[in-house]
Amino acid sequence: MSDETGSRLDGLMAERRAKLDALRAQGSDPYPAGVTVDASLADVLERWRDEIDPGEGSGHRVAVAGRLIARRGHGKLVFLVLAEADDELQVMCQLAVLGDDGMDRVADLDLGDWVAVAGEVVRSRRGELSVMADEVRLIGKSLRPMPDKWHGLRDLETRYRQRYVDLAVNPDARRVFTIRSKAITALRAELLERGYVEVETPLLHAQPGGATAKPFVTHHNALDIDLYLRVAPELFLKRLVAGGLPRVFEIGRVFRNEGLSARHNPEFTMLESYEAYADYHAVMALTQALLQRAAREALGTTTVTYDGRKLDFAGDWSRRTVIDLVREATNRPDLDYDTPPATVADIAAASGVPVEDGWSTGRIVEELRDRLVEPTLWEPTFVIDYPVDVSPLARRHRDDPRVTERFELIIAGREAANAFTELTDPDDQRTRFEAQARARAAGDDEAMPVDVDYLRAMEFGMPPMGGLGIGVDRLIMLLADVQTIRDVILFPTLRPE
RNA sequence: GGGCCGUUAGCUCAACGGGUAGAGCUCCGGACUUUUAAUCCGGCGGAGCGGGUUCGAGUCCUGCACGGCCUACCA
Repeated sequence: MSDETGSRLDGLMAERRAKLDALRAQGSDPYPAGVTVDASLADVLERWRDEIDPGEGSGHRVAVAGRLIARRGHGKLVFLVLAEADDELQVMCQLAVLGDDGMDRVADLDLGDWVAVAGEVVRSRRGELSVMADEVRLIGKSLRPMPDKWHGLRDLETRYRQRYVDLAVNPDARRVFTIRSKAITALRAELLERGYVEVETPLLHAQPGGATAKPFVTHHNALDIDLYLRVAPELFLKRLVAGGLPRVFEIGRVFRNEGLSARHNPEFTMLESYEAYADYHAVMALTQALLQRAAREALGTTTVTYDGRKLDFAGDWSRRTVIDLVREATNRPDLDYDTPPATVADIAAASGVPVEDGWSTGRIVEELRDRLVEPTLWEPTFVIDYPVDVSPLARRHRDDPRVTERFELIIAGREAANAFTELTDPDDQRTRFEAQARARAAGDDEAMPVDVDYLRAMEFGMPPMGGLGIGVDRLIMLLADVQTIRDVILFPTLRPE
């Protein structure tokens, strides 16, 4: 990390600052309040893409602006390149047009400066669409040297800390965040078209809930109470369904006070949706439609390459029960939820999966699923019917009380969505809350406390409903083919400099 | 949290068994009216921070800071 004391940097910045001071001394404002442009660079590139012969002019004058990213001087003719996101437009500056003063001002421009240009749209002899400038104006002086355009910026720490530089010089950074924007727009559009209402529920919770995770704690001064940054919007969204909104969703930030890694950022974006009368089969159909649309609209295809391997979102995704997958992975077709925990622990040991004393059969089966099954599933797969003991908010399966009507969508060996037929029975919910509360009292700071208001909402009556949660950042990782969550979050959490 | 690795010029990267640290791009000066990584000539500039060993440390030891990877918890 540069400590910014190098004499080279000081010198480079001093040169730029001297130009800034000289401009001010001449009464010219290097940071004007606004500038009139009549076209984006993309507009010009598109409008004249197939017109104007090399060496000819269009007769049309445009006013454009952008960041100066390249300069090629030829004495009495200087080529500039302006950039605006992914669009680049060449500007030609001729002594015969701009005069000595104008050429001097062009010479004083530095790479990174924001520049407004007006002039005729022309095509150079070599065929490059250009603006033959008759007016060049500095509209935002850059005082720091940009990384050179050819090598870009690779240092990861600088890319994350100084995302403004990363975005300015690395096309791939812009690509990822464009995909992100399009994918989220697609998810939202699909839900809205299906009649879902987008809502916003509290980020500040009086008690954590909706997921088993360690929360961030903060304090409200006027109320003099601790508040928790939400670990999930789930319980509030389900209150809304209880209140009579049949289809709701929220796309928003959640916060979990846990480790950082290539797949974990303390704040991340979650999509949650709830639909009255639906069960988890309906939610599977929704999930598939959402992801297929996100891929299509963000990438233009449902076939992507992830980590060098082909991944296809198209078609209907297979559905496999947890117990079947675990039976296959352990080669123990006799395994069932009635198998004694000690026996299941032996099976786990035989597969090299460590388990802890006191774990139930369901808990061990879940561990086996996580260790043995999940990493092997590459194409999108709905893994369904999770043990009830690892699913405190999911409804029991209508045909088997030992499991829940829950699914996780696994893609590329990782969880992409988690959903279930929601638990709507207040008595069952109270029992499960109490189990969580006991775990919490026993020292499990990820377990949820009893949420009496949520229970009250349930007691007023809830329709059957299907709920869905999608980790948006991880979805974007899949679509954009990046291996770390820091690459899909503009400003990932880092230790302060 | 644990283990391993990294930090050299504005950017991207080198070199060496401990002996005056190199290159490309950027930048500065000069030439050039059709370039597009323009070209040509000349030039400036550097070891994350702090200790120690040594005649001498970017190189060895050590503390700190930040980052990366693996691992643990998790989505």
